[in-house]
Amino acid sequence: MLLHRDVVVTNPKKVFWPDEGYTKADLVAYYDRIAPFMLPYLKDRPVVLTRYPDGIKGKSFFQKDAPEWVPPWIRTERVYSKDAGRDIDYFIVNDRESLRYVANLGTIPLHMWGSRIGSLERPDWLVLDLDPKGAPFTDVVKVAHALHRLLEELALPSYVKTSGATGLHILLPLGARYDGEIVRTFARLLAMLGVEAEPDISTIARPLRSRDGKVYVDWGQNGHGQTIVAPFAVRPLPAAPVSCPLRWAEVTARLEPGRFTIKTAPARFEKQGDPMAPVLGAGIDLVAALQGLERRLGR
DNA sequence: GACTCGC
DNA sequence: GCGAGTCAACGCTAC
DNA sequence: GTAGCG
Ligand SMILES: [Mn+2]
Ligand SMILES: [Mn+2]
Repeated sequence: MLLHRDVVVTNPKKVFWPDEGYTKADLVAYYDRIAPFMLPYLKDRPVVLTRYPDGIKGKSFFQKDAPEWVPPWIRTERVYSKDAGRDIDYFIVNDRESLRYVANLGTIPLHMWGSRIGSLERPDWLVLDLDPKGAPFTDVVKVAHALHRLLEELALPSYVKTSGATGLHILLPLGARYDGEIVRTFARLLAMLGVEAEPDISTIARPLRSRDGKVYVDWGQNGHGQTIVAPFAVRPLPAAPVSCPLRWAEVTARLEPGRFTIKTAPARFEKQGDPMAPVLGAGIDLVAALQGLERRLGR
C-alpha cells in the first residue's frame, strides 16, 4: 500500500458548532474514534462529501469528484456519469487516515452509494427513508413499525438507524445479489404497502407541499449513483447529531434521535456494538419475498 | 479548505 | 510571502 | 425538456 502520512488537522480550534463550541478538531476526533464501526460500511463505496469549511453556519457544497491534488495514498475510483457526460473520480474511504483526511476538508456528513466498486449495478441493501415533513416523530415510529411488521411477516431481516436529522432509515441486506433496477421496483412496492398500512400519516407523494404533516416513505434512494447518509455520519445541525444504528426494540414513541451526537455515540457503540452490522452480510431471497407478497395479496 | 496566480 | 480569486453535484420522477 | 426533490 502507498505510504500514509498521518493527517494533521488544519485549523483545529476553528469553531464548527458555535452554540456548543465544538471545533474542527472535535469533528475529526469523532470520526477517528468511530472509524472501527463506520469503515465497514464505507468500504469500497463511492462517497459524496458535504463540506462545511466554515462550520455549520457557513456556506456548504457537495463534492463527488476528488481533485487532482489529493495525496497519492487517497484511493479514488473513476465512474462515468451519464448525466454529467464525464468521469468522476470518487473518493473511496477504506481506512482511518482517509476518513481523517476527508473530515479535515471540512466534511460533516458523508453520503455513500449502496453498491461497491466491482458490483456497482448490484446494491448491498435496499433502503426506505422515512422522512417526516411536519409530522411528529411518533408518526415516523408508527410507519417504521408498520413496515417492520410487514417485513417480519415476509421473514425478511431489516435494520434501522436514525438519519441523524428527523427521520429513520430502514435497510434490508441484499449482498449484491440483484440488479439495482429490480431492487428499485421492490422498494417502491414495499413503500406502497407501508403507506397502505398507515394511510393517514404517510405518503409516497414527492412534492413537498403535498406531503405536509405526513411521513414521506422515500424509496427513491435505491438506484445507480443514489446515496444515503452513512451510518455514524455527522449532521450539520445544533448539538452535532449522528446517524445512529438502533435495535428495533429502541424504536418506540420515547425514542429521541437527538440524543445521539458526536459526544455520546462513541461510548454507546464501544459498549454495545453495532446492531446494524449484519446488513453487510448475506442478502435476502428477493424471489421468495415476492412469492410471500403474492400469498399475502391472495388473502 | 486548498490550490493557483499576480505582484 | 501575501491577498484575491476560484472551485467544489448528479440521478430520477412526474409533469 | 425540465422543475422539484433528495
Ligand atoms: Mn431523509
Ligand atoms: Mn474558506
